[in-house]
Amino acid sequence: MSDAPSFRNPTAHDVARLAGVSQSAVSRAFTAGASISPDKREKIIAAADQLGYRPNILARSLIQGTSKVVGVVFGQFENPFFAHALDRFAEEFAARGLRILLFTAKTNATVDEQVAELLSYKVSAVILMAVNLSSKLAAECARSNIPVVMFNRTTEEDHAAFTVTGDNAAGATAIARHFLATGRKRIAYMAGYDDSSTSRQREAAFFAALADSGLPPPRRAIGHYSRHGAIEATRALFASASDQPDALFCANDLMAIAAIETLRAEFGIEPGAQCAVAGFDDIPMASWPSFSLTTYSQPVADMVARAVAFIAGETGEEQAVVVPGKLIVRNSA
Amino acid sequence: MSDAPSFRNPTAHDVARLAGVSQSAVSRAFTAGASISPDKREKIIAAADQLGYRPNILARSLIQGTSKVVGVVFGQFENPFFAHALDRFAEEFAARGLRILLFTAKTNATVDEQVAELLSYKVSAVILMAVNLSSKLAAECARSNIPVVMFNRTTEEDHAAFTVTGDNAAGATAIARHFLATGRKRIAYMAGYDDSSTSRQREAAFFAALADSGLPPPRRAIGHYSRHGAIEATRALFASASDQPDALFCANDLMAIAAIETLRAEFGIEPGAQCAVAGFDDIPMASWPSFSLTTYSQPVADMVARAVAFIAGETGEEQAVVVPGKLIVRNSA
DNA sequence: CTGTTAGCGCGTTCAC
DNA sequence: GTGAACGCGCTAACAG
Repeated sequence: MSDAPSFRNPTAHDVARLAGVSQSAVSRAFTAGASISPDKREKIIAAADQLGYRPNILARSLIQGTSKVVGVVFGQFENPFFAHALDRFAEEFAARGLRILLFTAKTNATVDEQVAELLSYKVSAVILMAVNLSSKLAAECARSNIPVVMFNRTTEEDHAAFTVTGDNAAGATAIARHFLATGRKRIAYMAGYDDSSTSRQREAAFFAALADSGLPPPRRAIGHYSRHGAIEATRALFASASDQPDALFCANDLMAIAAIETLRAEFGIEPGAQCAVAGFDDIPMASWPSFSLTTYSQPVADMVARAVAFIAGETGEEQAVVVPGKLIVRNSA
Repeated sequence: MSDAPSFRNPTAHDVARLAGVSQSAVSRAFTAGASISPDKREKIIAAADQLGYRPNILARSLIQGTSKVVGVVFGQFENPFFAHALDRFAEEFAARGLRILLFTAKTNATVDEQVAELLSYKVSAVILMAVNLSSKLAAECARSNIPVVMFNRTTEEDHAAFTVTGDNAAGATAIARHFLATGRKRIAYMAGYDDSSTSRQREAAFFAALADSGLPPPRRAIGHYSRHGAIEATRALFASASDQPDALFCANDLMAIAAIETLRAEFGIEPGAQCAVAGFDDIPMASWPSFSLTTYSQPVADMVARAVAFIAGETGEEQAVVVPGKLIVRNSA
């Protein structure tokens, strides 16, 4: 395989020679809206087909200084919410002729490296899903005129990025009120990460709504937005048999579902009556009969559409879009 | 945003001027293993930092005729098996300095388009996850010396692609034997797609093993590898109250889990005793207490590692790798 | 509408 | 070890 006959792909020159035209004519034949006569175009296309020619997108991008590629940095593969969002992005982008260059980052530290490399690829935009970018790199992107979208995260710094999130405050408040309205007293909260704006915003609004009703601050554990972490957090919260919560709000559905299963399997608690469990996102799984999870929805399709609109420059001056969701009451709370 | 001051990114020339060296020296400073004196390299790096210079990967790839990018065409976002595999690919690639250009294809027809475009990007390999490629495009890839990997699919055509799959035949046979050993008589099969090699291979081995024991061919329905399709297929298979199956083998775990929930919610059947349900893949969800799904495992990490090894040229002449899994017996069967 | 010309930014000879 | 010169494949600006 190493010393194959070093096949050279046909270039526009080759096609031009075969079709008896100039190389730039070939270029025009492959450029939508270029001025070229139909018959000449046909002849060129025929010659190209014969040779198996395809324009080299790298060369094109080099000239134009930008590629039809969007860099996506992805954090959480475990959470179906983001898988779904990635799917939606792929579809929206495909419709606009954009491609996805995918990076994954397990830690925030690597995000900067990834984005730095994305700049080398002259991507036309960067999307950060569930990860944070340093302001230094945000500035670099701005300097190169590359729009940056933070998906499901916000940032304190102005103009560092366009952010699109669900309505964390409204959602957490709705969950709190629902708990209160159904007479819950010993309420607990399971956070994602402490450095996740999403988790912090949900927590702040949740705590505030409870405090408004004179309740003490909830018990609290950190589930790291993962199933494994959520199981451990549930164990910690319910360890004391004499003082178990009667309601649990988890910062996302993935953790809430893990909590439900742990309560059933390890504590003999059937979520709903004895202890209410609520999540956030309304991932498809939340509606599965095994979980029937009460949650606050984040409309993925809308959120993605807003992000794509921004990238496409179809948006005004707004920097932070909050897409409203709604409380979905099911059997778990 | 449209008429920003049209910022030009610094080039190697700019750095060279600032550092008082030639442009090729700059190139060498950024090329691992190039011969350049340490102090000169330092000076260049300093100048580059000051200017915020990063090599333009597009230009580099244009010269070298290949980019450190692997094209991935992705079919099924709904199935966590593939999400997990994509995650593993991302990690393995990152370790080798490879990037992922992601395409999605809902239909087989679009796969050809996607791959054709990947060729324009001069990708160094193509990975097809759960989709089929026409032999025409496979040939084009071969002509351009671009290795093609079909992940979890096989092809009849020789040398069209490197394929890596789980052990469909052994797995389906193991499930069949397990059903037989536990006294099941009225056995049903839920296929994925009829044009999926994976589904066909599992079906063939499953039917053969049952036939060996003198059982009639199972009842059969098509679940389209989706939750929705699996729910409908389950309804169809269990519609006649007088003749319900006592065992159901689904072509993947995602469908098996949907079947389990449908049996519980709509037919009052608790999988395990009255009716056995088995899947294929051993996705993480299969082990969740709500499902406790009996299944045959496909070791994602191994499969991905084999695929990556092939791309990296660390593999011999083999064209079709079958990675063995094992029967995982849980409560559902 | 068409061909000619001049680069895009960088890696890679090739002399020194 | 270093710089000059060339060219990767293509688009864009220009003249006809």
